[in-house]
Amino acid sequence: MARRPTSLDIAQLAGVSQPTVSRALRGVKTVNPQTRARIEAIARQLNYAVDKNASSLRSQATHTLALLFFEEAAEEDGAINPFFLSMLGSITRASAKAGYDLLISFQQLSGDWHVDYQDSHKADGIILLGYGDYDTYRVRLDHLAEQGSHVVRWGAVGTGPGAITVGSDNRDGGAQATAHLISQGRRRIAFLGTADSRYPEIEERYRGYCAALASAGLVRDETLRVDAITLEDAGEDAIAELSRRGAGYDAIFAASDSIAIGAMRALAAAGRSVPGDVAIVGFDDIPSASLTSPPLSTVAQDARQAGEVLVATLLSRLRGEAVTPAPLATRLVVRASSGG
Amino acid sequence: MARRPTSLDIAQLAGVSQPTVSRALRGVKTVNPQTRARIEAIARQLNYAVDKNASSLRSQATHTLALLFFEEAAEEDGAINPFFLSMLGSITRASAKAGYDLLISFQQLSGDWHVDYQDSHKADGIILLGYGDYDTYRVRLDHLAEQGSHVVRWGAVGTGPGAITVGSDNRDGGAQATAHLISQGRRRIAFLGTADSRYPEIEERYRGYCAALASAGLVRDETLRVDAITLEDAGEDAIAELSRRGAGYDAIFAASDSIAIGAMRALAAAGRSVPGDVAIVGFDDIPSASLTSPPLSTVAQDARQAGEVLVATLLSRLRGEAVTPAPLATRLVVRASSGG
DNA sequence: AAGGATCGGGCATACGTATTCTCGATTTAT
DNA sequence: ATAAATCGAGAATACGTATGCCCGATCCTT
Repeated sequence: MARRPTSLDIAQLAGVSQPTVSRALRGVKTVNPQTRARIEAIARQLNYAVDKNASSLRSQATHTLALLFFEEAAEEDGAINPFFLSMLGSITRASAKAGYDLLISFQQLSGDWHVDYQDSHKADGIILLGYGDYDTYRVRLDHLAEQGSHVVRWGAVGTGPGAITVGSDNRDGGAQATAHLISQGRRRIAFLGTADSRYPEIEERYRGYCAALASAGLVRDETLRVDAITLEDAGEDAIAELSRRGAGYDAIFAASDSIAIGAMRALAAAGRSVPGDVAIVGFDDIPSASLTSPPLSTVAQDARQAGEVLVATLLSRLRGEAVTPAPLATRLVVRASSGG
Repeated sequence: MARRPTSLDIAQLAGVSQPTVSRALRGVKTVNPQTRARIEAIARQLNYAVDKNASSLRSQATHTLALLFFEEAAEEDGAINPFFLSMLGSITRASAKAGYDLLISFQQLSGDWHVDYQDSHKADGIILLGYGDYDTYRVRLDHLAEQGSHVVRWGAVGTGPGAITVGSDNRDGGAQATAHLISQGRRRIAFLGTADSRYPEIEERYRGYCAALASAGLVRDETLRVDAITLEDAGEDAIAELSRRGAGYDAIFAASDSIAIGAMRALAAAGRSVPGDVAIVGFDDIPSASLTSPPLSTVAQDARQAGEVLVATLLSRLRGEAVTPAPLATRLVVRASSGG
């Protein structure tokens, strides 16, 4: 038998018709148990595997999900955001557990990913991962959500079409981090991130920061807020910007661990001690966070749970259920960088 | 137009037959340029996308590669090996650039991945990533290689079926690391890894270590070789084992950065300074390596190039070419952990 | 001017499975 | 014992594209 066996081959060997083989192997209950057993035995013996393409073509369902990482056009070689990377494992496993294959790709925000994956029947649903300029694709997302399209993204819950967004409780996380720094006796807490509405999750963390300051009776100082976006370099730049402004500060809440790591590097270079002169807390709890010196305190997002919820939400939508997942809880992880 | 448009719809609008649409869109040269232009215009306007399943079914080629991470059965939740993760980006991009989709999955060594992906026509070729007990699947790999099967793996070049293996020059890397430690004046250099033939790449690094010792005229001490496999815990255990043996050492060459990081943690806990008391060099140059304190010297493997060569090699095999890629060069990255 | 190339494109069909319809053979109900 | 319900499975077909075969028309060549 040189050729790959087909369901027809099995049918002939079993003395039944091809449709019966198809029904038997898929567990349709109108098949006589004995017949099914015979067919299954032959299939196993022949190492038969259902042809994915034929099956998908006929049933119009691919049993495949697409995981798309969005990246700013620039970083050609770029390291993928470590936090998203840590979701990869759980997304992969959750998909597999549900019987779905996972297609993975990096995309430009401008690309035609929807046509590319959904319309070409490569995947039944799409998971979007990636910070980035939200405004540029908000319109399309809204549109997709309206059509009940099979898309789920990681982002800021509550902004835009909620039904398709899964995310952490960023505001609470920002509040926890800031409250912690305050409890350590810090009063001049800088925020390294952005309040730009194009990055809603960061904006939420900033809101949490403001809320914590307010409930501690502290006055917010706008000169302590510095724009910084996701990359380590941004953290270094932010420290430079702060000293350019001549703003005094005794703590930093960074909107991501990457920013925090960059900031720590710049602080070290400037001869300022952590946490002695400056206490610092990050966000994400990427693997590297525990390796810095001193180890970085941070607001942990549960990457495993995140991946599972993303997949579960998408599968619900595929079944036509209209679930709206709740924001995921964050957890403050206190290490040495925040003093204490 | 509620329905997704098909090539037949386009054919009718363009006043041609369906096969002509197929040929036009695929760039077959027997189509009149004007006809092609007309068809392409209509296709674009209708947002037409070729149905992947129908296309694959008919042509018996999926234009998809499968990337399989092998893991020891245990680590259910486990973090993926950071070095493999860093290959992910370049593999993804290289596939995309060649017009291939990428399917990703985690597998048990025992699984029936070959049937699952190749025989079911999910993918045209398979990339295998993962250290692990090589012996358990060597037989199957040999078999696949003989059949000219479309599989490429990352591993130790030169062991087993060479045609399907891409890897670094592990021996040279091991020699570089060891020679560097010797040049720093160290004489009692421990090797944390394994010389077990089931892990050929580690074995090669050990061979390089031995070679460097020999050419420096140093006597190898078997009590300085400790088994340790890939995980940080293994690094900690290895340090404990060394002190249990009462073996004196002033340097460590660890077979991976993860092991090295674990070892550094254990050394710190034991109050031994790095690099003062013990110089240490790792292998891989994972992102965390530059963040440890002191920063970890290591033998860098070029993850980007690795991914590109893997994909290129696999595509060559798909075209029926019998290429045998050369081992990839490694590069010693000297940081603070090795003294100097 | 006629015969052979060349070009462009239509016809028919294959890829392998899933689904709808139908029907004979049993079994159950009356 | 006969009509009605149930069960198991076959026949036919659809899914949307790609490809082998073939043919009409235009173009050279001599």
